[in-house]
Amino acid sequence: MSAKKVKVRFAPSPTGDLHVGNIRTALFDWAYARHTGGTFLFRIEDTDTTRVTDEYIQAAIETLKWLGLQWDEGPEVGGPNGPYLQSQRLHIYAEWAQKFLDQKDAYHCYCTPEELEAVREEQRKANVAPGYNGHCRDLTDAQIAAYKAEGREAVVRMRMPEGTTTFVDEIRGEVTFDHKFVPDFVLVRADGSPLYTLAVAVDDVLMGVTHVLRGEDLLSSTPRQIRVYQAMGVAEADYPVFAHLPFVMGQDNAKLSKRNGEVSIAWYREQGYLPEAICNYLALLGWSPGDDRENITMQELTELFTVEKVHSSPARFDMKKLEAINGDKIRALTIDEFARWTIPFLTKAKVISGTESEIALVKKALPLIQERIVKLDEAPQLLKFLFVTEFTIDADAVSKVTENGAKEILHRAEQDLNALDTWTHESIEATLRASLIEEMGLKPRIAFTALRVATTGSTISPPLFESMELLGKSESLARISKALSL
RNA sequence: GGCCCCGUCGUCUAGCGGCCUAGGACUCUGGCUUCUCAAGCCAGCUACGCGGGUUCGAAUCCCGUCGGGGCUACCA
Repeated sequence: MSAKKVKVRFAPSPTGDLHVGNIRTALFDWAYARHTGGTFLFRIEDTDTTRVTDEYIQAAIETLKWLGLQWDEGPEVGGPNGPYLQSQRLHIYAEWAQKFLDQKDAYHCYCTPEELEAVREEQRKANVAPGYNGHCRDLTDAQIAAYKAEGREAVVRMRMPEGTTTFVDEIRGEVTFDHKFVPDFVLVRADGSPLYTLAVAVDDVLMGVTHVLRGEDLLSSTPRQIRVYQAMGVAEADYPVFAHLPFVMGQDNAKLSKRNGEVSIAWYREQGYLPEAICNYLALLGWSPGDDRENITMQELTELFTVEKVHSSPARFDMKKLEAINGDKIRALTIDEFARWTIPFLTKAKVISGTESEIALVKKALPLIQERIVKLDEAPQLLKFLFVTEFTIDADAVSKVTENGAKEILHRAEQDLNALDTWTHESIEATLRASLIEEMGLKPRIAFTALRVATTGSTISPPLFESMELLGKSESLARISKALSL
């Protein structure tokens, strides 16, 4: 296996928006492929047509792109092993199923869902391992004819021989399953469509996948997958390497779900999380570089990522830490990058319409908020005072410009600022400190709060003097004047 | 119930028999700084699930136990 070029696949079944757990898996798949200089293959497992929709498939593709997890083989980019949508590969699975039937590795099963359910019920009551009881394993021709005459539809079931399956999971070590607990499983539905167990195994072999890194929920399906490899005639040395990733769990209780914590990546995107922050945070869930490093770039991740460093125990998702990392990533952006990320949020919030002059002003203001926001969607609230045409003061802040001597402060500020020739934050600050703090003897906190509210409309704003500079002299004075009239 | 996986601060983790009176990060608390909010800096709180072994010595190895999770579909 060491000689073979690594090929890792991410193969989600888009029955909904990709969630945090899916993405973490995709990230590890991608990182491992990049780390080894191998191929990252993206495949859509849409064999369950009742649950997978085209929209979700499209959304999955978009999400991966947005995160920067570029694939080498898969939808849109193609590749030598396509198509990469299982729904377009149905004939392949049908051929293999037929081959298994011919080889007697598989057989037709005529049991109805009701009959199977009844069997399981019995087994539960009897406290024995539930599973298919092998009823149709060795049907005679006469029995088959009789079932057909009844009009029964058959599924194709794989025969599990007695014995055990042992494989080495790169994360968990050697794992053994006794076939007593791996009953004969269905490969093809009565309507002729393949099941996951058949499709994954066939595709992984045909597509030359060397490493299967996936969620640990699939751990116990591995013996079935291996059984299909055997039926396909694949040599044991050519089985892919398995590594089952631990779960990502929800904030409070167990499983990540819509109920607790938002799981859809689309939601994080709307909130203003950077893809790099999401990837950085997710990389730390179930993996660590081994030292104290926590702020990791995508580049570093590909350099450092190894399966050996992946944990076997599940991790809980912590929004607070994600926010902290997002804040770090925002602060690390250049102003142009920051602007590129932020402008869509400002236009969406209708703070700006996107004109050149607006964007020029945004770029001047961005340094003021870069270290005070954690998510991009906080930007509109902090910057809107620079763009509003009808300026108003927040209702809960009005008292700051009307009470406790605010009038005198504003009056004095208006007077002195009006006399100012050069309008820079340095000159504004010097003037205001001289008059309000030194001469009037006010506490900076008191004096500047009144001005802050008068000019920005809020008790929370970017730094005052810089804000006034960007606002301009006439607008600043107009707002002070307006506040004085309240 | 059965099979399988997992178990270090509240959370993510470092640790792979002595460097551990258990380190880092997030959160939280207090302080410094300060024009608000942040950022930054300093300090503090809190953990090896439990019980047995093995060993001169265990968070690290073994057994048991308890707890959590997954699977047990004509889902993936």
